[in-house]
Amino acid sequence: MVTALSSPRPAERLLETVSLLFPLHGIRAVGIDQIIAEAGVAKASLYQAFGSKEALVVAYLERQDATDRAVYRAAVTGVGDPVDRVLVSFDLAVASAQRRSYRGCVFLNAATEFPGPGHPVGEAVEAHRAWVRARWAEALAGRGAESAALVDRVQILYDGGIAGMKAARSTAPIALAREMARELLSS
Amino acid sequence: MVTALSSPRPAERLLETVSLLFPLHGIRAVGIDQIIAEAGVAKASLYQAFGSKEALVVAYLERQDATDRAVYRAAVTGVGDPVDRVLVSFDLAVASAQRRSYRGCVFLNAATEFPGPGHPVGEAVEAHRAWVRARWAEALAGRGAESAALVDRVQILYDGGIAGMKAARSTAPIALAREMARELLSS
DNA sequence: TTGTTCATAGACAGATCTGTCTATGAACAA
DNA sequence: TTGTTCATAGACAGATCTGTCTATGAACAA
Repeated sequence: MVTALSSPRPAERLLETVSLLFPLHGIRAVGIDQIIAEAGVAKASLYQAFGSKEALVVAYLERQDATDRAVYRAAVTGVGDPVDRVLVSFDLAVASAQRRSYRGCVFLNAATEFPGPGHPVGEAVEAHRAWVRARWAEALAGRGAESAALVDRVQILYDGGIAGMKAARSTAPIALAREMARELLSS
Repeated sequence: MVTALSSPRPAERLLETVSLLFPLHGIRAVGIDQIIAEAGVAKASLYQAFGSKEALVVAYLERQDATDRAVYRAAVTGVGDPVDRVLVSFDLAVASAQRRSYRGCVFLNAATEFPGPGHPVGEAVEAHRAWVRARWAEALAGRGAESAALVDRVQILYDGGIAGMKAARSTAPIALAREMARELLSS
């Protein structure tokens, strides 16, 4: 058992478990039997709750998406400055990476293992990225015509910071990306 | 058969084949039987040449690394301006992405599927990234003390452009990253 | 022509993977 | 107490995966 699980409900225990196992080993590298053993859940409960491993993967991404949104909402509350609101995303990426031992972006990782356009995994990835961009666009709406271009640039920095963090197993790249975003938006 | 293979040698045919299949479907998603069928090679030849699937994966990364180095060397020949020499990397990323239908960075993808520090796949990834950084450092050596920091920033932009290209299945992000790198280095 | 080297086709073994099903028990409401 | 719901343990089926091995043939040098 990697860690103590908080929920008594099998579905939630499974989602907590794969949130640890998938980033650590890769999605396809982790079998059903390992998942249920670590979660302490019967195999029938997994198939009762999700129906298939692929559906479990999609649920895992949707749960991550929901968590990210809630965490962002909480973190951004009371932050009035538009630039700071954007930079919150970078700060949250640092915290999240440390929790998951620098395994990069959960969504891009899933897209790597389940490529192919139209795939439900790809759609979950797209939904998350669209939401992130929408938050930045919201924060930067005051820049008028310039704001869309700024969102594009912030995304380059954000994605680059996370990719570098993964490769280097260090928070330095995301910290640098944050600084570059700050400079970009302060000008 | 995805495409006509040029080499008659089994090892080379296998490497050409997985260079197409791995980015397209993911490494773990492609089985040995599919590889040898597409390559038109006997299974014994695969194990004779590489010994295991994992060794084939490492050889695939090393071949990609060698190809990238040769292509970069050729592309940079005669380019005198330091900034342009750095930007060549971005231009090559565009071309390479189009060939592989926007599947992102071969090395980061492999690191996603074979995580874990010390793993031979991870070492191949690290070697490639170090080489790329060394080329940029070389080009920017004239900036003196500033050059190391510039390399770090270029890497953020480069990684971000490639990640965005993969997610959006478009060259727009890498083109934007190139422009941001140009602005960074022109200041 | 003969012998050697290289590659092939594909059977086979053994492990592992996903998903189903059965029998059983725990929790709990009425 | 009784009946229902939910979950468990784990056998099982069938597919698939990696890796080995055997028998065979093609290419080619001497």
